[in-house]
Amino acid sequence: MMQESGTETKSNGSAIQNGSGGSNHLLECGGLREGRSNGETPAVDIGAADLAHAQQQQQQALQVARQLLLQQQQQQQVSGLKSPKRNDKQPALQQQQVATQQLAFQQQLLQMQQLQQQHLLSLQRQGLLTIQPGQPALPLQPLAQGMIPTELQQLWKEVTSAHTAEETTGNNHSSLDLTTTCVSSSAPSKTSLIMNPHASTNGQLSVHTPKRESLSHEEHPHSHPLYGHGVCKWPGCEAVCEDFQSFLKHLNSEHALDDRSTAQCRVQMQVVQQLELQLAKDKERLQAMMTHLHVKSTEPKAAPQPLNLVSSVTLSKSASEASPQSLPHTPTTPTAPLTPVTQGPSVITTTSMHTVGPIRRRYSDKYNVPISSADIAQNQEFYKNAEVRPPFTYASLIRQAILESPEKQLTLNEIYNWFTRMFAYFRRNAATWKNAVRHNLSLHKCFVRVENVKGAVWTVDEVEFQKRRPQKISGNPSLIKNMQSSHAYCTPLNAALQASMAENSIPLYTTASMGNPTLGNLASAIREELNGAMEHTNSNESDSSPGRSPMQAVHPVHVKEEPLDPEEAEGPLSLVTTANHSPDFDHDRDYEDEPVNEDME
DNA sequence: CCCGTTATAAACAAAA
DNA sequence: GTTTTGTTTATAACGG
Repeated sequence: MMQESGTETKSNGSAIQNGSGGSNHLLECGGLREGRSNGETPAVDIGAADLAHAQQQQQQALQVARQLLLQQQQQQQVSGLKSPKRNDKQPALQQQQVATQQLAFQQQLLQMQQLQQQHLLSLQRQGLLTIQPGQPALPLQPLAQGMIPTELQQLWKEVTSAHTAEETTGNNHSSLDLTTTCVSSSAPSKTSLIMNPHASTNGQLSVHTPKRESLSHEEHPHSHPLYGHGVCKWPGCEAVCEDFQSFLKHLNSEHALDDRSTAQCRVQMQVVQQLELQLAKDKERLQAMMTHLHVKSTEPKAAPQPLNLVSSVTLSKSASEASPQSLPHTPTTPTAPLTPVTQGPSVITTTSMHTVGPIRRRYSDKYNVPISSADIAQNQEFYKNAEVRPPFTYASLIRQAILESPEKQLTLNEIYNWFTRMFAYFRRNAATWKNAVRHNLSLHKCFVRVENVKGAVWTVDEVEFQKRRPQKISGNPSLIKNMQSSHAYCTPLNAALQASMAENSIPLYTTASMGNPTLGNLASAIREELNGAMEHTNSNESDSSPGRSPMQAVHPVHVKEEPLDPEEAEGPLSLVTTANHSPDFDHDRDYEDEPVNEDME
């Protein structure tokens, strides 16, 4: 059975599967968002208990992830050793051992998945996370996506004010509420904080309810996710707190609900999402390894699209973006050939977690951020391994492919190869994107076909290419807004990001499994995101102080090199978010019934 | 609301 | 006859 399903990649054509797995539905929550328009999510009401629970889960999820990574690493090593020879002849014993280990691993993965899902769910409920169903993924997207820009801020504001009122009443502290939610932990409160779940949900908050909040802390009196080893673990903080009490004090005073905390919280969400993405990737690898060991036998080829087969399908764009939640792939995605793939096993499903795939739809171009070729190159590593939909337009990618070639010219097939080589995302749904590539080549004047001895090659007319790009970024206002605020705290955030990674022991990735491009990419992605946003709104980069941390990479600032230069402004790429992505899905196809069109030209 | 850009789908035609 | 390569047309989603 494992045939991997890979075969079906090609199907794409029609909307076949639609519903596909139901799993996603949970999360997607029905389109949660989309957005802006109605920001109201279905407000579910969640109790504080839920929140606390969710938070705990999040933590657990992280821990589990950590463990998984470690194990995975070990496993990889193991399998790596054997794989070479594996072939048919391999001693059954070895295989069994491996299999056993993998099984255990799978179980863990499952567990983790569940945790993640729950976590996501809770976040969604809280309104902190928006999920978009189909999002494609971008490196950032995932990140961004998760955040809700304006709404979040507003909420906070509301919360704040509300809470003020409450304070009068007596207890609760708002500040923590959100924070907690975001970050995860529950707030300690002896004092009484409460978390109010609702606040987030819609715009209205209902503030608290004392009862439940206590759960978490009470249960774990001194264990606070934000406190450890006598130090405040708030991202970027590290303030020393002698005891838990002082820590609480510190938390309330230094990390109250304000723009900074909001921004940091956002970043933390991104971090979590990113980690989840990574985890998904590794899971995918594991799956491929397993497939290879068990089924294998196919040919060695796997090269280009090895992993995909298995999970790929599911993944589609979203991997990253979707990250955590995204899983939900939109139900819509009819197009995506999802196929049943995911068969049951958890492992596979894992991938599905994030994924989704709706192929179509733009991943939100909405937040387009100008990206230059340099940017593309920068995140190369990332896209090579992550099945994230690159935030670049086809035209930009095609151009990049051609320009990277020595002769500055490529045949169609070479362009295809470049796509698959450089982007994991394009290892699947070939029919779809290849068609898009051809379409772009023909459509845009900037691509010139040159007859050659042995066929034809495509070249780029830079002048033409630059001509068309008026569009510039345009970011989602809300996002931008948020970003702005984040921007101010950029530095600390970076540090936070790093710290977080380290803290979660993700170092694994960096060194071992992932090769670390991840961090860097993430950073740059964020940077770009910020940049784009900033650039758009106001160009005050002043604040962007040169950060300090190693993560500087994240810093916006220079990246934008010549804002004016059209080149850079590539277009829409949405690094960010994608948040939206509405559910549009497919109704498109229905039009067949009657051709009505005239609105367009 | 109109326009321009991009993404998808698809129908076709011409070459391989 | 099938596949690949190119062109085109139609839609839809967005953002300005």
